[in-house]
Amino acid sequence: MLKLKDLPDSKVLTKFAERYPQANIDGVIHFLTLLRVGSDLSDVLDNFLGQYGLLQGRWWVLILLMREQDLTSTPSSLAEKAGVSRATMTGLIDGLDKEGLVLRVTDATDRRKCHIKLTTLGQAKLDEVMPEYYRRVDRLMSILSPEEGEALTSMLIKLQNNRDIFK
Amino acid sequence: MLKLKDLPDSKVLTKFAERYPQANIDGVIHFLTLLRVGSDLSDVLDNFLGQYGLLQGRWWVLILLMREQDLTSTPSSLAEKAGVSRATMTGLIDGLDKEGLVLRVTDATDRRKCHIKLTTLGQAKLDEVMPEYYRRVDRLMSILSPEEGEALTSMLIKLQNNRDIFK
DNA sequence: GACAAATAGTTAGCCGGCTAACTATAATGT
DNA sequence: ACATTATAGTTAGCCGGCTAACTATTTGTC
Repeated sequence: MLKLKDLPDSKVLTKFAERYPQANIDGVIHFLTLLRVGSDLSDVLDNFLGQYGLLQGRWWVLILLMREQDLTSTPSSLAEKAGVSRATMTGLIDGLDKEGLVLRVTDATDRRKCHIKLTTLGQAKLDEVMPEYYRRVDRLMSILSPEEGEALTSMLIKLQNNRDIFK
Repeated sequence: MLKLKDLPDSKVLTKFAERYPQANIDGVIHFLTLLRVGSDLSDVLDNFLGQYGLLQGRWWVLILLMREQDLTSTPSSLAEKAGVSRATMTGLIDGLDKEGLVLRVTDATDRRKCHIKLTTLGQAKLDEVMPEYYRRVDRLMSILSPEEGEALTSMLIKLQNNRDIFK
């Protein structure tokens, strides 16, 4: 992905504007900035999680399991909620299972299914990561006022809901 | 990455808030929304570029080359500007070279270096993609007023500049 | 002027996504 | 009740990032 500092300057923009006069320069800058910042923050998060032997995918599975009443879910439900393919989820669960953070139990009545359960070790891992995660997110986001934060999310949701227009 | 609709609801938040009382819930929601929307829009862009046989990496190289006065740059400069490793840039250039969209020329005076030049075919590819790209970005971003767009980018830049705090 | 250090690019191999194809099991419809 | 279809999970193999190690060349220093 592009780097922020390499967003087009005015000289370059003029060149592009001559060749592609239809361009809405401001829109492009806002768009690219969003992609860039999102990608960079995602990297920062991965970097943080990496210190605990996790990456976003695995970490998210643990969180989704902790959200469940009985700390249990199924691979396909987890995949759907985490926004990854079922194949990817198989791999994530494999890794978590091997490290003892989750447990695989085959369903008694429907032998196609299995249940994934957060182990005490998995819960302990979350307890290790989450407080520091919340602390850092708080530090990061505190650069914005509460009103700004609300406005940011509201605009992002608008774009999210509008993204089919791009297709 | 998580799906927007699976951002924690209030019941889940309460559970997490009890276990991790230090959490700033609003900040977390704004943070996760940003990651989610950025990732989704990036997917949408890749999908669009894919229709032209490009992906973000390759497409960005072509644009960076077009920005240059003589349509020429070096792999390491391109890597730096595109925000990928030099190794990755080698692969991107390989692909573009094979398709005739760029040209590799070794430097006459410093035989370590080489120069990458946008070919007329490469320029033609950009001419094919860019107008439609601009049109779609315009459609997407027009959901925000100009003032909102400015505000969005300004907040994103704040976060970007503040991200070291996460480390 | 020779050797150490720096620089440019590439190669090799890892990793986490993906799709498509496969196995096993359950549900459905005639 | 049996064939078809649907569902759950896994496997195989691709792809584009990455880091680390390597080659070749140039620069700098004693």
